[in-house]
Amino acid sequence: MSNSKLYKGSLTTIILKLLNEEGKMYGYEITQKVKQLTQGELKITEGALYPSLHKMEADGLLEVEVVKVENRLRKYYKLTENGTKETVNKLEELQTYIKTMQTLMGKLA
Amino acid sequence: MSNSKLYKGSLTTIILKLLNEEGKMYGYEITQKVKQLTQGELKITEGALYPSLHKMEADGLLEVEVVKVENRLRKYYKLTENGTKETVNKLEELQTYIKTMQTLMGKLA
DNA sequence: AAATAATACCTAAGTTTCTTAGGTGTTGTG
DNA sequence: CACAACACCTAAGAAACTTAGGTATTATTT
Repeated sequence: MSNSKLYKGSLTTIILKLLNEEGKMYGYEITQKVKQLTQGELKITEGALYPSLHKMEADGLLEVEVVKVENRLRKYYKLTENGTKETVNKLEELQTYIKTMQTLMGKLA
Repeated sequence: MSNSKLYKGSLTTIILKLLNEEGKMYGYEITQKVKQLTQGELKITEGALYPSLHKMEADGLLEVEVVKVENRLRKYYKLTENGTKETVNKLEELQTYIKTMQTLMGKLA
């Protein structure tokens, strides 16, 4: 228990932002990177991650390159052109949401 | 369209915070208050609100008082003791979430 | 040497929490 | 008199998670 729940809707934003910065990443790497960056505060479960990646690929936001490293498969994802555009949108959306919530919480403080 | 989507999970927090500040409110009043406080940025739909209120009541966070005003029903909700405790938890959870997301977004800026 | 953890992928069932799209009835406004 | 505003409601569907598995390889621990 205890790992603070993902606010539904934010996983896509996290993936987009990470790929935007890192260029390309594979699934497992994303889970580790998020854990590391947030000091364990946020844990992306694989059950959430993989279906998300597949959907984002189907939506044309990501493209895949399969690579074999030490007899292990890795599916590297990177942003498509549309994916890059969507990254901007999602980041704006998140900032707006945070500002709105802080307004709501603050105005009543 | 256009009203920025509620990040799933935050409606309960909003309701708790409002009731914590205002003492008691009825459903319709909550939708109007949120619209006003956020300058129309956030619109709580009744389809989301009423089921939430009912669930929170069933969970023992809220209690109801039905009042007839000008031949119209109003169901005033207020926090129970557990509701007040849960308000603290939810607010902390939100602050943590915001901080975590800003860390994630910022560290990669 | 065997068991376990870590790496790396995956899916299916269930839950929660919204959105969408209605419905009822009263009161105020153009 | 129609329509908006007030005030409540529900049901069906979608979205996005959690939980709980599964496969297979490699590294570590006992």
